Amino acid sequence: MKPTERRILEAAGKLFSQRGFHATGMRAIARAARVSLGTIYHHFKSKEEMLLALLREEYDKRRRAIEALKEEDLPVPEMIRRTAELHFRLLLETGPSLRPLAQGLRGLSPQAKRAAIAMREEFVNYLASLIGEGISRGQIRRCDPVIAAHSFLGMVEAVSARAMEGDGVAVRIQERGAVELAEIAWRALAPDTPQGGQR
Amino acid sequence: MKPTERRILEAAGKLFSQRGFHATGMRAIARAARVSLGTIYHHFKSKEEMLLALLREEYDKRRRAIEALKEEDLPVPEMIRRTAELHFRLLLETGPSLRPLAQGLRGLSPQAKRAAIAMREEFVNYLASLIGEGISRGQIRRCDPVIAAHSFLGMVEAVSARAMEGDGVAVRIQERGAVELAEIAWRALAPDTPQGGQR
DNA sequence: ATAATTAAAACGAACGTTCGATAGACAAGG
DNA sequence: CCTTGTCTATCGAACGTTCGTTTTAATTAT
Repeated sequence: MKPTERRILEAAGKLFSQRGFHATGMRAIARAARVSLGTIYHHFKSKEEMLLALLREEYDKRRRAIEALKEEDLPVPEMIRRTAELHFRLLLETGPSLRPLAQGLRGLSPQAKRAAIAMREEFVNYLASLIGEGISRGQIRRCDPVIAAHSFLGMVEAVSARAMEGDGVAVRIQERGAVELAEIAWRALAPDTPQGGQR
Repeated sequence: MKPTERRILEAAGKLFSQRGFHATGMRAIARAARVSLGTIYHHFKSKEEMLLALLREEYDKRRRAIEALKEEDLPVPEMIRRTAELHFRLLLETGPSLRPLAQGLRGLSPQAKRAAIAMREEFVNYLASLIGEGISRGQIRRCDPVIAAHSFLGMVEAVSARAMEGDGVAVRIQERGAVELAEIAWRALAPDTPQGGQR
């Protein structure tokens, strides 16, 4: 990807996550990327295409990281913990986070919305299969894997969203968030008979 | 509140939650409420004021319900369970749910944004104080109450959001969501020494 | 040459909002 | 009973702005 495209995409991602997709204008993106309006349209077909490119990047980042995690062949509960930390840290690091991006879904063109939802679903289903796997191995308690996966993502994203406000509470959450979330996720999914036991 | 205002507010709430705040135009609201543009502005100062009125209504609804729950003087873990179910069911019932509304925050005027965030914070802090109370009574494990509260809301809202899609998965989540969420919340917050024990 | 970038103008559409006109309700004064 | 005035509700045209996008011509880099 060319440096100009990178700069444009980064500026767009930052603005989308700060102000929301619909509240961000192409002129603001151009200004932030220090590029003209024409240049943006030289590289991207539309504003929606930029959003989808950003979503794709973020999901790919997580998919790669989780698959690397899978290589380590950890027990499933530990995978859950690490995935919580991973998702949380990525949300904090990358300005253009998934959460504000996904918020802009409503009001998109039907096909763009479908594409964005499909990406999200793919991610959720991957987590759900991970959880289902853990259940059949007895490493996770019996529960609805899809609901558990949505709960998992929802809580991580809500906490990270709060951590991105500018106040003092946000700072504490940035420090404590990952470990607290991992703890919550672990306890919520741990089997009744503690074979992997506490911690 | 006059019937016309009710109709306008209901239409606005439904559209905001379906398409998002920024993607919903005043003309669409007028059309859905079967009134003219002028009538809307006769009753409401601005589009933002409508959003804030809706948010206030929804938060009030929850505050009243939770305070009624508090009257019963249940053990805190049971309160957590019930609150999860309550929030989840309210999100499903009311078209104009808090989640899509809160999504529209970005891009609002500074004062409107401040007001909306303050409402959300008040709700979160109430839950956090509930959790803190439970900790000091030994009914909830030691954890960060604010992070736990955000996690709690985030997961309920994420699951309910998925439950509002139109497909078959959504139907199952509508049926199972409340009990699964209550289970997750309870396990995530239960103390290590099971005095209230399982269930 | 070919591609990348620029500034600027323009497009139609949609945006949130304002405004003047109209209609009905209700009461007061004749 | 009729008028007159005042109030509120409702309408729909119109305002000015901004939107995403396209286009054009000129300039710079590869």
